Amino acid sequence: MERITIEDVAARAGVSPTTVSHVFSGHRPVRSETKALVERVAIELGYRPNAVARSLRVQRTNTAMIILPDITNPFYPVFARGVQDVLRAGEYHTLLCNTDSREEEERAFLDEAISRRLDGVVFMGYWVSPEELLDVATAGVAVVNLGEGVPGAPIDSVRSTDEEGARDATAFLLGRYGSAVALIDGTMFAPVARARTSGYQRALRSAGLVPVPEYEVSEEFTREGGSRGMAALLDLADPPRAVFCANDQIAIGALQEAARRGLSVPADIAIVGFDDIDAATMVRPNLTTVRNSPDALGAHCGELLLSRMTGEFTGPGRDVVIPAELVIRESA
Amino acid sequence: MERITIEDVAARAGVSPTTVSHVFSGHRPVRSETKALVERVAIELGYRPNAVARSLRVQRTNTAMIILPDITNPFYPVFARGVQDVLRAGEYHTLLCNTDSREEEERAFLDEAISRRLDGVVFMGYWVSPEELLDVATAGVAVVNLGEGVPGAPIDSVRSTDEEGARDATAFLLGRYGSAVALIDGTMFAPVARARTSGYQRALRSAGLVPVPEYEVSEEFTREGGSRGMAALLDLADPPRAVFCANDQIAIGALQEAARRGLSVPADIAIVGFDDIDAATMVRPNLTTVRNSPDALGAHCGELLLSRMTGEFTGPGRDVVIPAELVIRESA
DNA sequence: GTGAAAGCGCTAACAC
DNA sequence: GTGTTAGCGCTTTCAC
Repeated sequence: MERITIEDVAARAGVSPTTVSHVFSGHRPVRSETKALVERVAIELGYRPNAVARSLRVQRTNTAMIILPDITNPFYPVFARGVQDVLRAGEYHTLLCNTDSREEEERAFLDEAISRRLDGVVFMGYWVSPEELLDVATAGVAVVNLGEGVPGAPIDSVRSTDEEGARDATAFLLGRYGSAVALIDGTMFAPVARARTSGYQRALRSAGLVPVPEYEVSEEFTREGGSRGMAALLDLADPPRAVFCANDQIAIGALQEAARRGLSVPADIAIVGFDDIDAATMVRPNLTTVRNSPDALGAHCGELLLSRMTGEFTGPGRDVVIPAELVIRESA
Repeated sequence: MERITIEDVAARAGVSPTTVSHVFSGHRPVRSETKALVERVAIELGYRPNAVARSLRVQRTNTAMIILPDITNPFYPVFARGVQDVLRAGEYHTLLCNTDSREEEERAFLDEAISRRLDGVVFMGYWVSPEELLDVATAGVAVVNLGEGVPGAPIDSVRSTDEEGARDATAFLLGRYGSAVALIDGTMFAPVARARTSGYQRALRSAGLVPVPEYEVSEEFTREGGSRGMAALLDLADPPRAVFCANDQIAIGALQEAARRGLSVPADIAIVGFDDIDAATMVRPNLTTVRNSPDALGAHCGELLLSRMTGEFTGPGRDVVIPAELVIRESA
């Protein structure tokens, strides 16, 4: 594994390193014969430009990082592809990082983004505070947060109408199945979980009801979390007639737990999810859920990030909100 | 956005850059008061080590790349997490890259890995030839291929018993539903598709049958591909009694197409998938499929890559094969 | 149209 | 236990 540098190519082609550099960058005209010669020599020698050296020199990496809580939740891969598509069009490379919802990992990746001098990061996390994100931005990394805005910081945000979506779903359940509507939420460390809880409670209050603690269980945003949550609810002396789940993974787990107990959905217990992942239409009964658009969210994150990374935009944080709407299917 | 370097810290702490460097790396002892002072100053100044400069100097990036065909196929995120887990334990960072099964993207990412001087890459592709992978290895990037081995190259490989799994699934279908067993495969550019086709044909031949072209359709490895494939098969003058699908996404699409036509599975048409993704037990009927272990495959890829990146192993390619076995559920 | 030379921020001989 | 110094491979100003 020889290491061929621009100097080797220059020497062999009988030109200066400067010229070789310009042949590759196109930053200034080079006589066409010289250019052809350099290109031939480069191939002959197996020259591969060193992006590390280049990044050090130009102080840019042309790379962005996407930090996500759970790559195995089908919502996120679609989201990631959305941002990746727009970033690629802007000649940026994208690194996808998975925190598994762990606090240390969230910090580690953010740190990584800073020390690698990445140009930007799209972040979704449960633990890191807005101030910490501000540190990242201050270090010169463009940042867009998938979630709440960061007041007073040059950080863009993109989110769905989580609270409203949760409220609508709950109101729908209340209207159709009466007042015994419970909630299975994800970890309450997640801002998105708090938003959905708040929407749920708001719907209850609007209907003149008082949220009862036993009807609000908090689990992981996974199928297993959903099963556990449903089990807890069903074991109550007075189990609910319907349950709103903070995401589809949870809802599917809940569905399975109901089936395991021989309960029919929605006849015995109604279930609504959130996200509308592919699997929502694969399970039986099909999931009534709140449509969240991972691709649209991703595309917006990409646009906002791109405009900051290129320097085209340098103002205060912009906030994009995408409507999430109830999709009624079979499970409620 | 000031740019604080190791020199700034050194100057302010009244020591040499060398000492600052060693405070952070621990590569040589530093008097404890000096150390404390340097650390304090670093924080005061907001110093962030520049990993780009470091990488250029030490000729290592401590980073590996995973290149995958379709991040929205649930099989791959699980696989990726498997490799990531072992790499993280080895202090390596992992970039996840999605080619969307596109030829240019496969090449672009591989190229990227070389020019960024990444330490290693775990690759799964449809288009890139073994020789091209060899180029990557020659450029000094450790590589492990998720799929076939690369004869004579210092490239490790990890794969499932795709051919045997396909053969077993087909044989099972043949035994239970008679000779009219069809195949819906993914793009034939994918080596894995060819292996599964060959297993399917081998089972047919073992049963004294001759594969008929009309019963072999090739689509994408997606739900849509599965629906289209199933539609084509069902539109045949003489439709099959059972179909083996090259992955679960295809099988689920096929299942849905059958449902759309009012056909009952497996009573009217039996379906078997491959992979055993989560969704296999979410659909109705539950999918009979061939279990492929994304986490085990991932872990092995991680181990092999790690041993090469650290230099602990430098021999010829090692090939790991993981058994894939039939799981009988309801769809066949 | 082309080249010389400085320097991006860091590490690691080598010296003391 | 600490410092001097020479690069890692590239881009870009300045000069011709």
